[in-house]
Amino acid sequence: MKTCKSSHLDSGLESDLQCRSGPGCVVKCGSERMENAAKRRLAANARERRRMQGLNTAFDRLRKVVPQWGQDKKLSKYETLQMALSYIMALTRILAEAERYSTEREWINHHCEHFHPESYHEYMGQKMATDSDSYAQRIFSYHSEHFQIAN
DNA sequence: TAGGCCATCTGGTCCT
DNA sequence: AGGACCAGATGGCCTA
Repeated sequence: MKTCKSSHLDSGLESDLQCRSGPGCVVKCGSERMENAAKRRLAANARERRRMQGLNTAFDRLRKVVPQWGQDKKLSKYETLQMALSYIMALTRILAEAERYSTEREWINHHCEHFHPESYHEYMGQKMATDSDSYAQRIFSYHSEHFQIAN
């Protein structure tokens, strides 16, 4: 694990050593203050750790609902965000397309099964293996090696 | 071994 | 004052 760097805890605190109890307690109160500062710093570290863990949990949940195209390797955070962006845009496009179909049922039969979270892996297993006539490839344009940085 | 990715620590800033 | 959020620094792990 990481080494604990404590030099910061010593800096900037000396000017705070005087207290209302008089000069006699400079050392005592000074060390108390430093102790409190150290405690606050540790508490802040713990909060930050929890915050980042929450963020990572959110990334994991996002990974679960975003296509991985049969990649065995876990998507990085950056890749996950890019994939989510492409996925949302693809779904938006599909919804827009739906308006051009005469009946909802016809449209659903034609499209929806391919993008159901539970079915896309199976779908990709069947379709990507043959690498021909891929509906998803037409609709969904994400390729991990071809990111575009959105500005 | 270099480069990518990540976790953690830290200090600064903003908000309540 | 204290918490949330952020970005920079640092070091560990993994892979090509």
